[in-house]
Amino acid sequence: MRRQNPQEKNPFREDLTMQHANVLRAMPIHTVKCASDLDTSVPQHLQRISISDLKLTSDCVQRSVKGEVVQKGPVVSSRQREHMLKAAIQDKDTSINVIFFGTLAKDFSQTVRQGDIVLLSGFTISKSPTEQTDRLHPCLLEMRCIDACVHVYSSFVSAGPAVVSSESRYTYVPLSELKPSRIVNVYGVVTFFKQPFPTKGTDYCSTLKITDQSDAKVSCTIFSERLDDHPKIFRIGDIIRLHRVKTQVFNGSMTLLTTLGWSTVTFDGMTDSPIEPRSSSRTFHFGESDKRAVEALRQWAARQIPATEPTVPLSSVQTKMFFDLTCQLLAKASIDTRCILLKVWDGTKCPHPMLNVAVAPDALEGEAKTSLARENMIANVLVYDNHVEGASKLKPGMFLRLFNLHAVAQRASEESADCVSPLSFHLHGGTSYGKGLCVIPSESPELQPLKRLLESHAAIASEDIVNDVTLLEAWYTPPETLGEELNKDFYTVRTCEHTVQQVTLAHVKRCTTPVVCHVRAKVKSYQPQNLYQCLKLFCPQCTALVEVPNDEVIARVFQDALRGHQPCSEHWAVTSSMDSISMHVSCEMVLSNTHTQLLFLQGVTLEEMCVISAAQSNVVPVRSEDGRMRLLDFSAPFLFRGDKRYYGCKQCSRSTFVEPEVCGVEIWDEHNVAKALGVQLMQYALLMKFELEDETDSLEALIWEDAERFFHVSAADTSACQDSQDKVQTTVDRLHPPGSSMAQCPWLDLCLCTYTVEENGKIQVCYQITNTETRGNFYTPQRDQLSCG
DNA sequence: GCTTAGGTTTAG
Repeated sequence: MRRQNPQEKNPFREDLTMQHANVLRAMPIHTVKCASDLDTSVPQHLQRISISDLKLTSDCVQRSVKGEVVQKGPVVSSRQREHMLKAAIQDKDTSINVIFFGTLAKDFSQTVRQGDIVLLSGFTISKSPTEQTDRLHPCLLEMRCIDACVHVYSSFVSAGPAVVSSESRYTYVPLSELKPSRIVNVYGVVTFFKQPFPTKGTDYCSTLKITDQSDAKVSCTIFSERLDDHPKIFRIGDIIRLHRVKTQVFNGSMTLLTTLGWSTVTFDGMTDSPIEPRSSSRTFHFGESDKRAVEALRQWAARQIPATEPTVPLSSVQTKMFFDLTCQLLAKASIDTRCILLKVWDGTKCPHPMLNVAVAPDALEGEAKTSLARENMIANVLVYDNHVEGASKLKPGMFLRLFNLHAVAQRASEESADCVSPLSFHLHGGTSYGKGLCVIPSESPELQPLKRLLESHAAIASEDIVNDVTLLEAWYTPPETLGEELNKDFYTVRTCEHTVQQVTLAHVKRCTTPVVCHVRAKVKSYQPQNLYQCLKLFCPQCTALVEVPNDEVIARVFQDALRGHQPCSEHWAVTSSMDSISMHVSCEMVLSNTHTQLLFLQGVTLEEMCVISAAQSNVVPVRSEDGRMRLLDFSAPFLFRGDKRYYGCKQCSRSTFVEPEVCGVEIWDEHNVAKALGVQLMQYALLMKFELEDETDSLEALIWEDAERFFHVSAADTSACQDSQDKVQTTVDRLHPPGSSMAQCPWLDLCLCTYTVEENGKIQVCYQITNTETRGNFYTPQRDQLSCG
C-alpha cells in the first residue's frame, strides 16, 4: 500500500526496521511440514499445557499450548499503540483468545490461516475481558515478549468424526455433537429460514434452522451488515455450509452464531440438480469432499423430508391461505412509504378473480399486460413495511420468491360470498413465518420450468400486438370455457364489428373526432345517482330530450281537463256516458270490429284513468273544448296502454285534434295510435353518464343510444316495470359497487364513439358508449349467495 | 463500536 504513494515520507523505513528486527531476534513463526513435527521439532524444554488447564495463576515460562486457529482477526494498528491481532485457538472442548503484538501480529497475519494448527510458547496469561460476551476461556494469551514463538502446521488433516476428505482443511461436526462455546464448521439442510432483516444494531440478521443426518435441529443466527454475505437460501431443503460459527446454548438448546471470520455457502437441495455453490465470496474453498457432503445430505433429506410442493402456483391459491409464490415481476409501483405494489405472474391462472390495483401510469415501473389480467394471471402483491426496502430494489423481469404471502379476499363482509370477491396478495410487515422476499437468479435450475411456461404465454401475448384482429378478439373476449367463477362475475363485451385495437383513455382524448375506439376502463362514478332520473323522453323528430313528468304534474293536467267539463260530440265517434265519465269509440273501428282496441276517455282523474286503462289495450284521455274533442296538454301522457304511458312531443305534434285515421289498422299500438292522432310519439330513453377511468386517464362518457342493449332492458319497460328498474339498479351496482374502491370495480371492455356538439357557440367533445353489453351475474347479492353455495 | 436475535402471521 505504501509503495503506491511515493510522496509519503520514509516509504520503506518500517519494512526495513521489521526485517532488521527479524534478523536480530529468533524467527518468531516457524512453519513445520508435518503435524507430528509440532511435537518433535519444537524445543524440548517447552512443556505442553492443555488450554482447559490454563489458569491466571499458571506458570507460563517454558510452557506451550497447541490448538487449531478457529478465529483470526485483522491486524489492528493505530498511532498510539503497536500492531495487534486477535485470534482464537481451540483444543478439544475449549477455545481461548490470543493477542499477537507488534511484528508478530503482522507475521501471524501473513503466515497463519484459519484451520491451521499452532503451537504457542513465550506467552503471558491475563484475564480475558470478553469472557462474558464470547464465553470463551476466562484467560487470554498475550504474545508480545521477545520469547513469543509460534510453530504452525498448515496442512491439517482431521481425525474427527466428520465429513472430510484428504484434501479438506475443514472438519464438519455433526449437529448432534456440538458442544457449547466451540467454533465449528457444519453442514445442514435448511428446515426454516428468514430472509435477512435489519437488527437494532448495525447488521442484518438471518435466522435459520438446520438439520443433518444426526437428526439434531439447530437454530443459526447470522449477522452481517452486508446483505450479500448472508446465505442465499431460496427454499426449505436447501443445503448450507457454515464455517467458523460459534456454538452457544440458548434456552437450553444448542445454537450457532456467526463469529469473526465466518463464511457460508448454500446449495440447492434437490437431488440430481447440479451442485452449484451460492456464495458472494469468490475465494471460498469448495472441493470434491464438499460435493460428496452436499450429495449425501440431499439423499438423506429426500428420504427424511416428505416431498412437499415447494411453492404454490396461482392456480392453486385459495382465499385466506398463506403461501410461497415463485414468480416473475412484471411491474411495480410505490403506493406510499410503507407499501409497494408488485404485479407478478407465474404463468398459471388463478381460479379466483384477482384484484387489480389501479395506479397512476407514471407511477408504474414496468408493464403489466392487460390481457394477462383479464385471464386472472396477474397477481397484485401489496408489500408492506420492512419488506418495502427490498422490494423497491427489484426490477421488472426479475424472478422472485415471495414468502408467506397472504391471499386476502377484498370484500370481507358477511353478505358477499368469497367466490366473487377478488383476491389480493399481501406480504404483511414483520418477519414471522419467514415473511419476506428474495430474488432468484434467472439461470437457477429450479426456475427453468417456470421460465418455459412464461415464454409460451409471452409468445401468445406478443401475437396480439401483430394486429391480428381475430386473435385479438379471441384473446380479449372471455371465452365460455374460462373459469366459471369469472363467468358468474360481471363483465362487458363489445358487439360491434369494428376492427380497431384497444387503446387507452389518454389515447382516446388525443383522437380527433369523430372516431370509434375500443377501451378498457372502470366506472369511477355515475350520474344520475337516483336511477329514476335516468329515464328520459326523446323526440326522434326534433331530438328534444325531456324529463318524464311525475304523477303530480300529470294529475294536475287531468284536473285542469275536468274543470271545464262539457259533453263533446264528434261525427266519427260513438259516445256513451256514465255519471261524468264519457267514453268515445270510433264508428269505423266498430264496423271493423277493432273498437275495443282504442278508447277515448273523458272526465276522469289520473287515478280513474289508471284503473280503467289497466284493463284496456289503448286509452286516450281527452277533454272537451267548445263541444269539440281535444287531447290533454302534452305534459300528460296522450296514451295509456296497460301499465305504460306514452307521451307526445309538444313541438312536433299537431296542435289540433282531427278525426283519427283508423283505416287499415288491425292491431293498435302506441305507434299507430300516435300516427292516427297526429301525435309525434316520444321515445323512452335511458341516459346515464359514466366517469370512466383507466391507468392513463379518465373521461365522462354517456350511455343512451345503446343503453337498452347495455342494460338488457327496454327503456319503456323501466318506466313501468319494477323488475326492469331493479335490473338497471343491479347493473349499476355491479359497475360500481356501492361504497367500493376503484380496485373493486370490474374492468369493462367498451366501444366508445367520440363526437362534437355545439352548445352556445362552443364546440364540445362528447363520448358515448355504444355497441357494448353487460354480461355475467345480474342477481342481487342475496340471490348470489344462494347460487354460490 | 463489538450489538444485533433467539422462527410462530397483518389486521393495510
